[in-house]
Amino acid sequence: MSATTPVHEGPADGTSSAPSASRAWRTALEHIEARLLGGDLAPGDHLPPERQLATQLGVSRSSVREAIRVLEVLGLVRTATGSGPSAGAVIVASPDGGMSAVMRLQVAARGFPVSDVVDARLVIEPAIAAHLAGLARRADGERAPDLTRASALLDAMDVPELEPAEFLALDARFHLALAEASGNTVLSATMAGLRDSIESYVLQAVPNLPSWWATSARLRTEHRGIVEAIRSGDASDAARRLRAHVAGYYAESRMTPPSTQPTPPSPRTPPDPAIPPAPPPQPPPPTTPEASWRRKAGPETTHSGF
Amino acid sequence: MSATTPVHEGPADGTSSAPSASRAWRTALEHIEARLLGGDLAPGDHLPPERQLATQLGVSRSSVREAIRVLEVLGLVRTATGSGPSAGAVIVASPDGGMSAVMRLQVAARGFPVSDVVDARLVIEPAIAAHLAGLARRADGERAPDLTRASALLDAMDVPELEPAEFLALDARFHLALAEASGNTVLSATMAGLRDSIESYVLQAVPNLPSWWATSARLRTEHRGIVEAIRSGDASDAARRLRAHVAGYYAESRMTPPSTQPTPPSPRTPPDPAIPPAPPPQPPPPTTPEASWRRKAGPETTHSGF
DNA sequence: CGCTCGCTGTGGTCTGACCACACGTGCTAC
DNA sequence: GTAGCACGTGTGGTCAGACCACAGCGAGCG
Repeated sequence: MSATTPVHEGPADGTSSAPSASRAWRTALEHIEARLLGGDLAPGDHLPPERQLATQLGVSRSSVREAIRVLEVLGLVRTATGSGPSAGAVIVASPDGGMSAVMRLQVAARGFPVSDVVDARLVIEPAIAAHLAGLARRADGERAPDLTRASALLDAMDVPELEPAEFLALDARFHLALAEASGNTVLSATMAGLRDSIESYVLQAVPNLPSWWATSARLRTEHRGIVEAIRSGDASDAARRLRAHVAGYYAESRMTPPSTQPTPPSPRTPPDPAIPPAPPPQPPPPTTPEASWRRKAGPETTHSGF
Repeated sequence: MSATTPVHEGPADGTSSAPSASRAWRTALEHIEARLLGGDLAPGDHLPPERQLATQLGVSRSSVREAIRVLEVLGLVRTATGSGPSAGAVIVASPDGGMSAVMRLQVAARGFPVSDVVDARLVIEPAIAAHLAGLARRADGERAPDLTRASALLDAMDVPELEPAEFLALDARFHLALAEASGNTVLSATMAGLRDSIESYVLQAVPNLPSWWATSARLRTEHRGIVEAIRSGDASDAARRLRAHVAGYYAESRMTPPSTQPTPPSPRTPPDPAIPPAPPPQPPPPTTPEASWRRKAGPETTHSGF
C-alpha cells in the first residue's frame, strides 16, 4: 500500500500525527498547524519544500499546495519563488490581511450583512476607545497608548483638496491607528477587518451625503474630540463620542437602513432622512474643483486584500 | 495565445473581469468574489463545475481548486461529491468556522498572543453585554434579545458530575449564545473566534486552578448574575459583571501573565496570585470521581474548526 | 408497477512535466 | 588578485491528463 496506484487513500492514512483528515489537504493543514502549536514552527521559519512535505505526509504536492494556499490567504505564510533565504514559504503571521479577507468575503457572500458590520463597529469601537482612555488614565506617565500616528493622520486629513476616497482612506487608517494604539493585535486586526469589509459600500454611499464638505468638516472635528477624550482618560466620554461619530456618519450616508440601532441621541445635527435633496451647504471659498466628489463609487475597489 | 503551450501566463491574462491577478488562483478567487459582490452568486447557489470554471477563466483546474479551497476554509462554500442538487460547491456563508480558523491559526503562529486574545475578550465581551442590556431596556416588550438558549445552557452547567472539559465546553457555548442573542452575525462570529482560538490553552490551564469545584461554582453564580443584569437592562452592571467574570477566570487559571489588564476592582474574591498553593476547598459531599479534572490537557483538541 | 443496474457528472487526488525565478558557485576576463 | 558574468540548482507556480469515489437519475428488467 505504498504508492503503486493512486488508490485515493480511502481512510485516514496514518502517516504522521494528523489524527482526523478525511481529505488530503486537511492532513497537510493540520500537520502544519500542529507544528505551529508545538513550537516547531515560528514566525520567520521556513516550511519544508512542497515536494518534501508531500512525500513526508504521503499526499500529493497538489494537496500540500492547497493547504499552503489557505495559510497564505489567512496571512500565516508568505511564499516566494527563487532560491536563497527569502524564497520558499515563510511563516509570517500577519493577521490583518487574513481577518480582512474573511470579513470582506463574508460580506460579499451575504454571510455578514453590512448592517451587522456597522452595528459591530458601534459596539466594539467605543469599547476600544474606552479601553484606550483607561490605559491613558492608569499609565499617565510614560507607557500611555501611543496616539502620535493617529494624530498625524488627523493632520493629513486637514488638507482641503482631499477627495472623498482619499479622505476616507485616511479615515480608515485613523480608526485603525486607534485600535493599534491599544497594542493589542487582535483588536487592531478586528478593526481592520471591520473597516475593510465594507470599504466598497462606504465609497458607494458617499453620494448619499447631503454635503461632503460639511460632513468631512464634522468628521474632522469629531476625530479631534475623540483623541482628546482618550488623552484625558475619560472613558465614557471617549466611547460616547466614538459611538456618535460612527453612527452619525453611517446614518448620514444612509448605510444603515432602519435596523437595530436607532441612532442614539447624538449632540450633532440629527440627520433627517426625510429631506434628502436639501440645499447642500456651500463649500468654503477656496478653489475647489467642483463636484469632484462623485467619481469612483463603483464596486471596483483596490482588491489588495489578498 | 490560446492554449498551445503552457506558456505560464506571463502577465495578467485579460480573460474576464478580473483586473489584477498575478497568480492564477487569485484570478479565480477574485472572479468568484466579484460575482458575489455583483449579486450573481448568493447563498444556496452553486458554483460552476471546477472544470468549466477553469476553462472559462483560462486557468487550470488546480488553480480553481486552490481558490475554492480557500473559500471552503473561510466558510463561504461547502463542497460535496456526487451528483444532484446537493453536490458541487455551494455558497453557504457560515462565518463562524472561517473566523475561528483565522484566529486559531494566528494564535498558533504567534501572530495573536494569547494575552491579546484574552484582553480582546475583556474589551469586546463587556461591550456586547452592555449592548444586550441596552436592547433589553429599549425593546422591553416583545423583541427583546432572546436569552433562552443562554439560560438553558446555564441549567445544563448545573449538573454536578460535569468534568472541566465538558463544563468549559458549555461555558463556551454560553458565551457564544450571549453574542448570538444580539442577533448580530459579526459579533457572534467574532466571539466564536475569540473563544475557539484559545480553547486548547484554556484546557491546559485548568490544573492551575486552586480548586475546580470552587471555581465552577463561582462561574455559575456569575453567569446567572450576568444574565440577570442583561435582562434588567442595566448596561454598565452587565458590562462590569462580564468583565470581572472573564478577567477573574483568566487570572485564577494564570493564563494572563502580568500584562496590560491588572484585573479591575472586582466585587468578587480578588484572585491573589501570591498564594497559589493555598489549601483547595473541599468539593461538596456528593460522590465525585476524585481528580478526574486533569485529563485532556494536551494540544490534542477537537480540530473540528475547518 | 417496483426494483436494480449502469450511465453520467461532480469533486478529490495523484502524477509528471514544464516554466520563472533567484541564489550560489565557479569560471573567465581584466 | 579581483571583478564580472554564466550556468547549475532548487524553489514555488502552473498546467495537463488521468483515475477514483460518490450520488443522482433514468432505462431496462423482473
